[in-house]
Amino acid sequence: MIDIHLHNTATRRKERLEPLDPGNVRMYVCGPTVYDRAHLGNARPVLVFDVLYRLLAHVYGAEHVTYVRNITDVDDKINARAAETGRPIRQITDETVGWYHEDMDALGALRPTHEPRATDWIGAMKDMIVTLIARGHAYEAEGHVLFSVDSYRDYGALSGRSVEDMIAGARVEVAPYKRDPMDFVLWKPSEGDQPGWDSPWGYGRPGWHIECSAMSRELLGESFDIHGGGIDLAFPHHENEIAQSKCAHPESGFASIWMHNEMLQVEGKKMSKSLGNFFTVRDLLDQGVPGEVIRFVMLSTHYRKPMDWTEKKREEAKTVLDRWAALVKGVKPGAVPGGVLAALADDLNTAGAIAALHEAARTSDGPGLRAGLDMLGLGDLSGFEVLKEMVSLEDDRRIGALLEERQSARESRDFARADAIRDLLADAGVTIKDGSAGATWETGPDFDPRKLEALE
RNA sequence: GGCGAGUUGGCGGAGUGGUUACGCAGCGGAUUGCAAAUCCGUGUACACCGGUUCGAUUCCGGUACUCGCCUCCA
Repeated sequence: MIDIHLHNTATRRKERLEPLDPGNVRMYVCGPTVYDRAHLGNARPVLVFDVLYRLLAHVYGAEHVTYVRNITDVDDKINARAAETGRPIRQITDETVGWYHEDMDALGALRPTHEPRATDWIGAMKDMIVTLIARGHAYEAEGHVLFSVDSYRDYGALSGRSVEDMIAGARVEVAPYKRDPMDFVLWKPSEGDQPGWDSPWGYGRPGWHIECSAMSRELLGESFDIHGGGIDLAFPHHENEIAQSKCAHPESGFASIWMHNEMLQVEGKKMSKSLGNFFTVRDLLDQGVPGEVIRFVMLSTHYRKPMDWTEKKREEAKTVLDRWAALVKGVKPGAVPGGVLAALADDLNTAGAIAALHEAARTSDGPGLRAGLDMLGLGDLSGFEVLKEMVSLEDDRRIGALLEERQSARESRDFARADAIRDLLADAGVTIKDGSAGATWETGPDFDPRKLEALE
């Protein structure tokens, strides 16, 4: 069995993964808050941990890995969306969960073993809060329950910050009911249209951090192997999770290894609405960018480095995958190339794994390339043919007729006519490839059936 | 201000104490009526300044610059 080494944010070094129970390797990753379409940045942790999930399944056996990714369906952003649109919260969250699955499926991400929705686990959260109060780590104030940061000595260990630094850097106003500025909410009161549940502290709803502590315990136990998420979550979210879980279960280790992916940028800048470079996964897919291309670009950068999404990378990925698709067409997967596994086992070096795939392609190792692609979740690249399959029979006939006309023009050496037809097809988004067995064609993202129709 | 990441050839990007990464683009060639596609060939780079060393892009220290988190936004 190969050793997997992963970088642990908590210790800032690579550590050998030693599962608490090799018969059940357990991983928890923070999932989406469901109020809108997932943007490209949201896709990065999904893809990074999907590759890790595949690697764990490969090494330990699929039935020996449990992967939990939560869905946050109680949150003020959701409430705000409901207020804006006048739609019921449940309708919004259900719809968004559907979109999320649709988009992440398109990127080739496997569904986790469990995808708990926060609202299904309110009871577990309340139980944990009761425990924290009983142990003296939380207190009630004006309908709120707050975690007392002062009661947990190691607070700040994950992100390497001292509580003093945090207070100095904080620019938020402190709610008057907090005993200490750093204390965070475990439970807060609800009113009006806000979602709420009865509790020992009145009608209210849970804070964000407690949900991950409660659901990870319910589905994975008090101690498990890997906890993942974006680096932006390290503080305060994960710091708070650690405080809650370790204080509620003082004997537990909680997560052994903490993994964080770096952020995503677009053309060298942070993706933001104000810069006009904000877009969703769905936007890209609708533009005809295959999910495999998005995935390939994402995985070509190591997860602990900032990832820069650029048009150029997108085009380059398409070029490479087009070639690989031809190499693995109809090929059954063989053994995963050693270079691919070695790279992935070394802190999920996906860029190194891709380098090993290039090696397989260069040596025309189709089965190895195919298996390596599977390992990275890129499959057989058959998605690249979807565009062609979408061409109607009618359009197929039109293209075929034009190709025949061009062929006869070529045979009679009327090259002006032949080239004119090629140009017309190119304009409609159809590329001709001449081969020894005659001409073939393929469509690109700019395929436009209306232009084709106009040619008749 | 606090914390952290990074800086490799035109671009992307792996890796290493001393030997060609690789990919894309480009260039040359084959092929083609011309293209496209394909195939062959072609690339000595590792921010700066010190230190360790027989020797550093690769280890150590510092400098500069870039980026991110700390704040509703992943």
